[in-house]
Amino acid sequence: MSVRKLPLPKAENSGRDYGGLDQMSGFLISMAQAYVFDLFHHDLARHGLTPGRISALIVIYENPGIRHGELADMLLIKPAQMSKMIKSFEQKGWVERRRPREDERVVELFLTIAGRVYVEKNRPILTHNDANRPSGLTAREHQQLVRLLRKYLRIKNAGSTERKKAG
Amino acid sequence: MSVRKLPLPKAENSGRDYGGLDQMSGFLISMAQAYVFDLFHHDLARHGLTPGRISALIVIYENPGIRHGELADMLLIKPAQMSKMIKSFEQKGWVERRRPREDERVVELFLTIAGRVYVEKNRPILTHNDANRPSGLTAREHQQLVRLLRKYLRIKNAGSTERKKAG
DNA sequence: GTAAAATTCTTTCCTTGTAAACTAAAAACT
DNA sequence: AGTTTTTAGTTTACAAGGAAAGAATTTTAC
Repeated sequence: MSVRKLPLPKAENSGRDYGGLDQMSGFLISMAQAYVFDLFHHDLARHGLTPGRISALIVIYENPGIRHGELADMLLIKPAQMSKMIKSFEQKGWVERRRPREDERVVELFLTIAGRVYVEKNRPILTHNDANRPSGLTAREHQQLVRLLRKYLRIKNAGSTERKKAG
Repeated sequence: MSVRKLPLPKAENSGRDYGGLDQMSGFLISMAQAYVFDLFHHDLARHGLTPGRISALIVIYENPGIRHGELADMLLIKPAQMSKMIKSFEQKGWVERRRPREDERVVELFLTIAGRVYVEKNRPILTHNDANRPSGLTAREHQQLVRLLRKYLRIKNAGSTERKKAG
């Protein structure tokens, strides 16, 4: 039951002037992120779920054995923050670290059974929140936005998996 | 001299799989924000300049007398954070608070001379950073992205000011 | 006119996130 | 081989941001 009392982004407000900020992609991206984050939290904070954490778990789920640094790079999270996050995942019993013998600097990450169960339970919540987030866009424009952001970030079509929504 | 050692977003990395995250607008927006923020900081942190702070100052510049809460709403910043930011602006001597007599709960914000000078000096840096940020998009696609984000956020065309870049 | 409710901003406490220094291991150099 | 350099991750110390409670003022309800 997604209680949703948060208003839509009320950016335009009251005849106030953004003074050109509203033509800068960086500013708009920040605003969009703040909006997405607020809404996610408003709906899902009580699950103890945050976008960053569930995203990291999903990527480990999909890429067992991924290295600490690879994961940080993929999610644009700093190594320091990644360390803390992984530590908390270990304490929750969701993630296991392994130091491969051939290079003991490296940390490889794996989900435990409990971790996989957690992801399978919560991934749909993330998907649902994303798919049902109100915005000023039509479905078609939303698809276009996704395409542009992927290109902006140079995310390749992964060659591999066409993944269906877990709704 | 924009030293720029930060790599482009290296999202695709190494045959790893985002597991569907890379089709979610919320995830992509977060990633884009992290990228923009990193780059801004990499180029401009030494100026003591952050996107949030200069944005707030620009909006006060353009809207003298704007209320504390209005500003927070426009920038999707929480009032608590706004209070702290304004306090630091006051200490820098850039912003003045006024409590109008007709409603003494309200705080109206004005830039001092020093504040206006600071904005005039630094706004071009922000503009330049935004305009020259590398991305995977063509100029045309970039414009399209801006248009979609504005619509996403329901930012109206302000009716009023067509503003030229301060480059 | 007084009490309750709402509004606006601030303060306090806590979580998240960053940078810089640090540890450990592997690679490169001589 | 032994020393330096690089790489990978962690720790620490700090800054940014949010939620919740608090303070001051205005509005609403009786």
